[in-house]
Amino acid sequence: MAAPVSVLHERVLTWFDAHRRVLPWRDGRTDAWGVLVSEIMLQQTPVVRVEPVWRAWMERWPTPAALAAETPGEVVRAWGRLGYPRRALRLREAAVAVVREHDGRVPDTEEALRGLPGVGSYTAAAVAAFAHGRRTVVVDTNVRRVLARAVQGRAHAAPALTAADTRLATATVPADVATSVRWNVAVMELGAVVCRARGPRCPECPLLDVCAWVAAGSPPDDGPPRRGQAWHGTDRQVRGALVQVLRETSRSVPRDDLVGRALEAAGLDPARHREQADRCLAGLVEDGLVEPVRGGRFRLPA
DNA sequence: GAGTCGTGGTG
DNA sequence: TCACCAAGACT
Repeated sequence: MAAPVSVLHERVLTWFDAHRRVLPWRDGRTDAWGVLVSEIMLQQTPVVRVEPVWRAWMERWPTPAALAAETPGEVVRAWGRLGYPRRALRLREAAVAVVREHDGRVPDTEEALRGLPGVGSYTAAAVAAFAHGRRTVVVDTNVRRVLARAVQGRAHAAPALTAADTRLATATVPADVATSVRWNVAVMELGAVVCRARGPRCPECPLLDVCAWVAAGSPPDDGPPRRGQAWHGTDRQVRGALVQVLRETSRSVPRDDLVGRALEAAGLDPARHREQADRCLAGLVEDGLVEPVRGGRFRLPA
């Protein structure tokens, strides 16, 4: 790599001390439960949308035991429009597991954390580091992008996490425990605020003069075209619309009303998408996001 | 490993 | 405008 790792550390850590955002789950008073909740909510969802929901969530369910005692439906409703509502179900299941298997306390090892529903390699490393001060290798999309640019000289990281990404990230984590924790949060922050996917703010970057991508003239992406996520008319749109209808009422809804209102909200032709909507509804029931009740009606699960 | 799973902001 | 993207996990 172009610059010694120690230079990366010094530059990024100094930058972080001066430019870190103030976030409620990082205020030093938030316990491991609050950190876990934030990490689950932040999976594929921007900070600005998570913040208000996290605050309300922590006020309502300040402990794993509190959430574990709640119904799935209420949890999905409180999840609001953060997206991927199965995360809400898994967070509740994780709370149940914490109560039953960990004496109500969020585990402090990556292995135990990984055993919780909805907690993968990233979230386990993040919670172990940020909530428990452990030395872990945190590899999220921000870390991968910063390293791809600064070290590898590429415009973008690979579409998905690769073994090479993990190897590179591992090699850059400081040996000292306390420093490793700061590095992990700092490099993520740099990726989120400065080394952004679109419109990177290179003039503000502490790595500007050591960045391999900048040194190469900031070449555009050389890889295959990045395929966007289709949306209009997809199952995801229909599923989202179905759940949203149920989120807005505390009562059960007849199938025809539910499907009709969802397709209308989605701007989809009822005749053309009826079959798809029925299939999506069955999938939602399968996933535990929707509960059928007598009389061909549906509601969020009690 | 490739697909699937929400939602809304934005360059 | 509209394709792209956001602190991924799971199958």
